[in-house]
Parts: sequence; C-alpha cells; structure tokens
Amino acid sequence: MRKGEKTRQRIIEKSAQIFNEKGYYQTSLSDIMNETGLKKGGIYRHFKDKNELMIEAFYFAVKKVRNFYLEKTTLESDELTLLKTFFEVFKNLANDIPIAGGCPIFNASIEMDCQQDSDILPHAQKTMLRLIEMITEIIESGRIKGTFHSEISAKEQAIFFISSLEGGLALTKLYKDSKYLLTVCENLEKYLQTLVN
Amino acid sequence: MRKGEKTRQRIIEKSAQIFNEKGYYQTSLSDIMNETGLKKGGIYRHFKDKNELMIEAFYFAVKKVRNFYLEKTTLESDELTLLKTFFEVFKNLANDIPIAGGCPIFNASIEMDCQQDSDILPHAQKTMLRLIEMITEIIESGRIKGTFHSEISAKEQAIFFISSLEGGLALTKLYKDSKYLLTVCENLEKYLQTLVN
DNA sequence: TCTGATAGAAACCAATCGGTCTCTTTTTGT
DNA sequence: ACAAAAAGAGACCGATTGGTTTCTATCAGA
Repeated sequence: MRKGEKTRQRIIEKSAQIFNEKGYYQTSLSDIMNETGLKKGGIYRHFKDKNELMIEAFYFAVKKVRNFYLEKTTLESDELTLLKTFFEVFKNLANDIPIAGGCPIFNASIEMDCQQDSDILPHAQKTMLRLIEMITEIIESGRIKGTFHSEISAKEQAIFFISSLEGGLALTKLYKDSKYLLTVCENLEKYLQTLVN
Repeated sequence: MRKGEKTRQRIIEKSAQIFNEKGYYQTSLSDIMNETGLKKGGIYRHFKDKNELMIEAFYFAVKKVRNFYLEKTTLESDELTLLKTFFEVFKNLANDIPIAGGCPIFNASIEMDCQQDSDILPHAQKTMLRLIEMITEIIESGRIKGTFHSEISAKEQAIFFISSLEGGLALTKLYKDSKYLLTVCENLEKYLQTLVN
C-alpha cells in the first residue's frame, strides 16, 4: 500500500474517534491535526474538504461497530440470542467499546438534524434504516420459526427496541453512569420474553 | 415593567426557540440578532455573555413544556392518565408543540455531553433528574394505590419510559416522520397495561 | 542511483465567532 | 419639559474557523 493511502486511513481512524466523541461540527481541523500529528496541508492532500472526511469517518465508525456485533454472533445463533447480543453491543458502547462516544449512527443523526445543508444527514438516515431493517429481519425470522408470536409487527418492535436503547444510551452519557442503559436493557429483555411463544 | 426587562424577555423567548432547534453552540449571536432584530450591543446589554443567555433560555424552554403538561392534567387525574398524558406531550413535541425542536432537556443533554466546559450540562442533568423523579413519583403513587403491581421498581420504570420516548423522538426528528415516536408510544402503552393490576 | 511523483509543512486567506467599547437615541421620573 | 438614566447601534477586537497555495522533503519505480 502506498504511503499516502496509509496516512489517509490513519486520518480516518483517528478523526472517527474524535467525531464520535466531540461531534462532527464541534471537531475542528486543529483537533484532527493534533490527533494525527499532521499539519493542515497533510490532511487536505487526502480529502477535498472536511465534509468528505466526515462521511468517510462516519462509515468507518459504523463499520467498526457492525464488525463488533458480527464477531459476537454465529450463523447458528437463534433469534433470541441475536437480539440479546444486540443489546450487549449497546452496553459495550456505554463503556466506549468498540468505539468511544456511543452509537455512531445515533450521534450523527442527532447532530445533523440541527445542521442545515449537512452532507452526512442522508447517510445517517440510510444507515439507521439499515439497522432497523436488520433487527426487523431477526424478529420476522423468529416469527416465522414460531419463536415469537405473530400478532406483533416486526418493524414496529424493531423501532421500539432501537429507540429505547438509543435513549438509554443518551441518558447514560448524560450522567456518565451505565445504570441507565442497563435498566433499559433489563426492561427490554423482560419485554422480549412476553413476545416469546 | 421597564422597557429593558421586556426586551430581555423577548430575547430569551426568541433565542430559546433557535437554541432548541439549532443547538446552543450551533446558534450564533448573529442568528439571535436576526431573530430579535437587535444588534449585538442591544443583546449584550442584558446578558453578560452567551452562556448566561443559554441558561436562561434553557429554563424558559423547559418551563414552557412543563406548563404545557400541567395544563393537560388536573388534580383528579389518576396515575394511568398522568402517564398517558406524559406520552401525549412527547407526541406533541414531535409536531413542534409547545416548542419547536423536540424535548429541550434531551436536546441540551446530548449537545452538552460533547461540549467541554459547558455551563449548561449541570442544569440539563438536574432538570432531567427532576423529570425522572416526577415520573417515578407517579408510578410509586399508583403502586401504593394498587393500580400497578408492586414488584416493579418505580424509578427503573421511569427511566425506561423516558429513554424510550426520547429515543423515539430522536428517530422521528431524524426522518421528520412522527410514525417512529407513535410506534414507541403504542408499545409503551401496551407495556404499561402489563403493569396494571 | 537518479528522477519524477507523491506527501507534507507552513504561510496565508477571508469569513465568522464571541465579546467590548463608544457614542447616540430613547425612555423615564420629576 | 428637562435632565439623568437606560437602551441600543455599530464599529472594532483578537481568536479561530475551514480552506488554498506554494514550496520543500521524501518516497518509489526505473
């Protein structure tokens, strides 16, 4: 790999961390300069503007969390396990694993809805939708197999789960206390049991 | 009332709107100047700095939502009704009633956890705690009266409700589609029924 | 090893930020 | 109606923002 390509990758990784912790628009070029050790010229050689860097960093952060989830699951995992693993990932995010600052999709989402002319907003929307659909498919699959009873709407359940988890994670970040998210997870697992046949 | 005091109040009201929509740090003095029609000198006469204005605007926004909730309830309202009214307030917030931009406490919270040296953070924490306690007391009261069964922890339920609602509101803002929050509310009401004796 | 291509430093830029200061206008109490 | 006090306009300030440009240093293929 070319040296430039290596540097480019390093910039994305480092800035993805900062973006997820400080916010995309709260993070300045000098923050990224400090973290990467590069000067402005060295950064702008690899990205045409901050927006391009933000988008690449966003997808990097998302990929990092997705891979973390995938590592914890196997093809044999049943639907109940998959959902519980999903909850686990959120608990880990509260402890800055695999990335500091919480859920990248949620962070980008809530930041961008204030930001007019944001180039990230459509990406955040798309990625969140894919997350919802992923959970929807798990529930749907469990419904078909008879694990969950079928009066429920899979997509609505998915929205409910994700909303609760994201909200709980937000409270946990607000108080820097994981008990809030843990409480939400416990309740969700209890709720999940009521859906099981 | 002195003219200055009137102006001061107008600045607070107008900027509370913008702050809640654009974010406290995304909103610049010129935004406030545009909205109020005042120049910089006219604003800084009434507030020693932007931080002071932010804090006052924050409490104004919170008070506005709280009053909206209080107007919808009476002393005779039973606990189940109080909780459902609380859900209703969130649904209204999705439609920019009584203030545009969603829940002021949540907005301030998520913005401030990125912002180092934020003067609002402690106020957001305090106010969110009061909200949690308010809901906790409703549930606790219902438990004592026998409306809810008593194996549940009131505070944990309160955290769960608020997390879900805030998360649902965030999704609704992301897609500018109230269906997400409505889904969350429906699920919460169903869940609420399982707590009723 | 040499040379062209790539990578990066650093000075520079206009725009904007929050904030101050001075001077003028308006309001207010008498 | 007048004078003192309050209110507001607007120029100004230094710092910082994202972004450009030029020039040097390093890397990589022949």
